[in-house]
Amino acid sequence: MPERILETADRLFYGQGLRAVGVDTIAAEIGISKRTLYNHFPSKDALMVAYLQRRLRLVPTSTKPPGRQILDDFERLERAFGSDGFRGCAFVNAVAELKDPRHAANEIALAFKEMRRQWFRELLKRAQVADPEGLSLQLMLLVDGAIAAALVRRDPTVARAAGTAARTLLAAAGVSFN
Amino acid sequence: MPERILETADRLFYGQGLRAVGVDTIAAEIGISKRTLYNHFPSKDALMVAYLQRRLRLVPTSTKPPGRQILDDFERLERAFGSDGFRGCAFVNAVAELKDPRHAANEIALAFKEMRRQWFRELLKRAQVADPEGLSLQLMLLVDGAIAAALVRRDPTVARAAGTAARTLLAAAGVSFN
DNA sequence: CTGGCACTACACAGATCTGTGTATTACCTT
DNA sequence: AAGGTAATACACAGATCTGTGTAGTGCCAG
Repeated sequence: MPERILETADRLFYGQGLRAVGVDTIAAEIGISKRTLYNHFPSKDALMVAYLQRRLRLVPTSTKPPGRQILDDFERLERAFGSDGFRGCAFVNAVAELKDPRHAANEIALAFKEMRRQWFRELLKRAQVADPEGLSLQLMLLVDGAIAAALVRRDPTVARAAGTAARTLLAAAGVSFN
Repeated sequence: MPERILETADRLFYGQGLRAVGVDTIAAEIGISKRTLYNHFPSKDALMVAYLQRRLRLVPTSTKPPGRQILDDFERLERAFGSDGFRGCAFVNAVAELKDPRHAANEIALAFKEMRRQWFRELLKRAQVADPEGLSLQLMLLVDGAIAAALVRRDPTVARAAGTAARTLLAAAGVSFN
């Protein structure tokens, strides 16, 4: 049952924003009483945190060469941008919406971005680039920039521009793609 | 008086989010009655739109060579990220917070991003790069990515990583920096 | 069959929010 | 001095929100 709550909370929170969705709405959407919802989560705030926490679990794995894996990742981005219901990065949106800089959402958002960056970094180390630290951050900027641009422009193809830029940066660092 | 309202609305809306700030709060902050505020703006929604509209007016001008101007721009970013009260991109945040995709905020956000991109594009044309269309978009991705990263990581120095990436992309396109 | 558990229905408190209505006061221009 | 403009104070309607309290219902294990 907590999972069903989280599924619905995810859809509504991500699709409409944290403050825009009330607990009544969530409970009604599932078809449970508000009391039941509060028996599983002590507060709306806790539900929001659990919603973000649930979005942490996912990092792709593959055996292709690093350069190829990274470019593939940008192609995955384009599909994500095109899927209906796309509304930008859930973590960035949450941080932007919650004014308190000490809110737990900040840690979770940071952890997510750090996870993704680490994935890049390991691949870059394997590709023996000179500065995996710096380059992994640069790739993250392209990813997050593409997400913001796709949200504002409502155009999934910005992912392609991000992929092209990534290719340039990787090539300049001596990475090959096959 | 409308300007004083907009100044305060800007500070509060940008600093805490659109939904997080009520018109009572804005009026109280200025020290005017809510009635006065509603005599200048017909609704909170109109005030939000005016707040975003007011943020449209600003594009830097300079006589330095294009490559240098662009790199300078990324240094300006770092200063902006470090200024207290930095809370990401007002336009992206607004789009993320307003679920309605037909809200006027979307057009304004798009116009802003398009303005900034055009500034890049003109500089790149002047630098005679092969694809100013594509490269200007790539630079925009770095800017927006840096904004998101600076917000989540609470670290202004990500602007430097963006600047480094921009330098690589520009160099690969044959742009010089002096 | 019975006890316990989870859920439901529903009302409610208390806060907050947008927007309006109204009567009054300060100020500036003529 | 008079009149109009704009601001004020303040109450209020009506909606929405989070969170709680309470009494009752269905179900499953022992």
